[in-house]
Amino acid sequence: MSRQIKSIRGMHDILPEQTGAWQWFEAQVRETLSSYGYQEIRMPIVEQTDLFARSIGEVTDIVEKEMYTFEDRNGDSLTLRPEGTAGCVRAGVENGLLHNQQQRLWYAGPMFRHERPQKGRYRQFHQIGVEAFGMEGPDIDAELILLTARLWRRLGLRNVRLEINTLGSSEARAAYREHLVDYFKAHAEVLDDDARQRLETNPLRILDSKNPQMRAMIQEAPSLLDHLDASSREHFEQLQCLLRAADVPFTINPRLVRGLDYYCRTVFEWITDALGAQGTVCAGGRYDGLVEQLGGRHTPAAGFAMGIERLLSLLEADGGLPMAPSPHVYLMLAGEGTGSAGVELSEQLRDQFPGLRLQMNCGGGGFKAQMRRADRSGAQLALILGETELAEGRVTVKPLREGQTEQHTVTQEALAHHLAQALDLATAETRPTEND
RNA sequence: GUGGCCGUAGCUCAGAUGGUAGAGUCCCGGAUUGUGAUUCCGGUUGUCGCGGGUUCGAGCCCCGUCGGCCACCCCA
Repeated sequence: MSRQIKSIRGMHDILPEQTGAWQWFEAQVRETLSSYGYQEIRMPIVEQTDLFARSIGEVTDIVEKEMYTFEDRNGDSLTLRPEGTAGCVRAGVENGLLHNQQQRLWYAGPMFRHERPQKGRYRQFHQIGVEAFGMEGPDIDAELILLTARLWRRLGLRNVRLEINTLGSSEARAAYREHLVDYFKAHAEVLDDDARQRLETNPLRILDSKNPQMRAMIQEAPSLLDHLDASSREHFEQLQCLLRAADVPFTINPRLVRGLDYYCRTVFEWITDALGAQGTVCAGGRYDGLVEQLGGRHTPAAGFAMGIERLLSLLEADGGLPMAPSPHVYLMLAGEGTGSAGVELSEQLRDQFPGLRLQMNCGGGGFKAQMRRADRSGAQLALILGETELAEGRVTVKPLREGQTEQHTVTQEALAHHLAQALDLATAETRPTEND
């Protein structure tokens, strides 16, 4: 064995023992979103670098130092998407989905950021993004939040709390930003290196500093709430009413500032304390200016993204994750001629019961070994097809789990009844056609 | 990008002060020539992350590097 090739740092395989939980999770999300009328959209994983630079913001950490950017063979600068909103807006504009229309969209898939990996933070990670276009009132903000709250309930997720804030209109936010920069510059002697840096990049972030030396100065800083425009203020108040009416508890965190430039007005985060430093499990907000900024006509919009790895590890910490389903039956083959007879029987049973999970022994092995495989497979029943059974046209059904009846040998015709009864299987499977 | 801890069998881990690698589990076979998870017996599994240095001798000490974890930063 020469030098082992290993996966790229921060990019991990999702193994069979975990994929059951992923599929279950994704199914809950899909059904919840569908119940609110959201439709899936699938975008490419690679986009022109410019798309992200123009939407996320030139001076954000993501664009400055975290993107996987490379040159295509024809010299174009391409980037592995670090988030989904920009691509979703691009796709919507490009395909005319946003032209004077309302759209409720969602997508799922990998995102890429070149950061130092740690728990809950990976270089390839997976998000589910939800975006709503063409609705400017707080009702859609509330819908997005209620949708997530419902999803948490459905997942059995505890341990998350909601924080909301408003950034005001883009104009109000820009004006406030100037105020703030002026204020900080007047207190430059108190600023630490980090803050000096952020003065240029994201001054609002300074408000969130953990440095105790700066606490007093920050307390005295002008507040965003005092610089809100009237309509943003009202928007925010209505959102709070809607959340209260729906019984979704929240706290207002005036220092909650999302890192991406395109946010305005409503921002929110679902946070947990159970995951260490990576406590944000779902976050989003309104981005009324982005569509226009990317070449569409002015379209109000709001959305959020949730991190699948973080949510799954939170669920795991809070009671465990579901596993992939085991086979219903394991078919053992013992003796001359049972190989081909077994294939025939398996296929016939799968025809009869489309939902049946039947694992047939392959690769030989002694009786004992097959018995052990049947047990390890997690199957409820072992079907034994040996020479004696074959000669009589019968099959032995051996229950493998506690609380089941004795084993017995039945004719192959009677087998279907036994399986249907023991496993509660449906015999028909319909293909969804109409709205059913 | 910065700092701290850690890398030994597929997995979980043991290997005082340097003396040429071990357990459990898993897998395979047998005890029980057609009855699993228990028991007993036997067997396979390693460039001790990688590269260099010190030493008669390095899993152990030193340097570098890669990777993991944790925190900072940032974010999902």
